[in-house]
Amino acid sequence: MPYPSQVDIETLIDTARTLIEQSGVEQLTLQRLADEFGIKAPSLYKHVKNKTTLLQAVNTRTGALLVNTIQESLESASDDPIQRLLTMGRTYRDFALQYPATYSLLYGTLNPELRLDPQIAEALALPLQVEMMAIVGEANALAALRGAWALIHGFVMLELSQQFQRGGSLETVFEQALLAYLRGWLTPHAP
Amino acid sequence: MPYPSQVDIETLIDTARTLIEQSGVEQLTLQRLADEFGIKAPSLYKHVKNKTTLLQAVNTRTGALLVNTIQESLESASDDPIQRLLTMGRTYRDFALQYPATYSLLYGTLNPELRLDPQIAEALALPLQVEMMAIVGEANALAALRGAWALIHGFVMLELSQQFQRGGSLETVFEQALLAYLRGWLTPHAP
DNA sequence: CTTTCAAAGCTAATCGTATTAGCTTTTGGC
DNA sequence: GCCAAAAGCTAATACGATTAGCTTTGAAAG
Repeated sequence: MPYPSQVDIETLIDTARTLIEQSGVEQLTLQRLADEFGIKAPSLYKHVKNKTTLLQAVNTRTGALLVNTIQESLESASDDPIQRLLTMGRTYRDFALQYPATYSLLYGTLNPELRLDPQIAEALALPLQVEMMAIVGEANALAALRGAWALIHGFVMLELSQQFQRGGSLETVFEQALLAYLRGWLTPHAP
Repeated sequence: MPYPSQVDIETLIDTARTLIEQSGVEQLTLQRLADEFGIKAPSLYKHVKNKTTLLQAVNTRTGALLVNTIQESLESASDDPIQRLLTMGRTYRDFALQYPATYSLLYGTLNPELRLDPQIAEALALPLQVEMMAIVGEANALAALRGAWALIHGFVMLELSQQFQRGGSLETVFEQALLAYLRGWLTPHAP
């Protein structure tokens, strides 16, 4: 191997994530990123194709982290599907609140280039789907899953963009809403 | 009045919205916008402070449009609060699907500068709140409202960013989910 | 030990975009 | 006809992404 690399690709992505969380995506410039490694901006091109693929990688990393975090949270959770779903919801929300900038980068843009890797999306949906199946049955699982994801994601996005102006414990509201949603699927309804 | 203006501020904002819908926000450049009016980019600064305030104005316009659209849809709606809520949800979703780029600009960024004018947010929440009050009562109205908004907004954002990979009628799923959510609030539950 | 060569850096340059400064043109009201 | 201010324009600056082409380093081959 020639010339000892100052840059490890994993570290590069993590550093990018950190910078994004510190000052927002708009503030992430290749110059600033390069500074963190004591190199010049153009040298970064030896490690990534361009800024877009870097952000893609950041999204993949964030998604993988989220999947792991949720899986871990389930290990210590009860057996009750509803409790497990609540746990996932709480963990999801906590994650988004902990990494607001990278979380919203995950879904905030319509740019197809930044779209979350379908495989990660799949892995994200899976545990949710398992419990949904147990709660509402196979026929409704996909629909119920999508709605739950929408509720959770939407809540978190509105919370992050400070759209819940009128105060109150958002944590409580979040659980109330999620529980109401699940209750709704358990209540008799037309097919 | 001096020098016949080529630019009317309302038209400017609408043109910006159109360009954003046509090619995405990233593609909206002051140069391209100026071209639409047959003037040079720097001349735009006679009409707007900078690009950020322009985008702010775009958001305000989009928000106002959304509020109007929802209000109009309610005029021909039934008296049943649940039906009215469903109508609002459908209208909201249709609006977002019709103006995907500007809709996601509304909430897609964490940038406080682009945050939706609280007054518009208020006007948006009001009709939803009225029906919620009728459905779940005053004590729960705020929580139920927030959850409904989260569900609707989240669904639309996931749909726009193509996260619902597995097909099926999203329109149906959307209504199922919203109905389930409302049903949940109507079902007995702990305070 | 020397040579070789590819990876990883660097500098210089290009291009696109936002924004500012300062000049010019137009025209309603005098 | 004159003039002030609005609306345009050109030129210039700054910054960020990206490319081209040169240089350095160090492991491995001889």
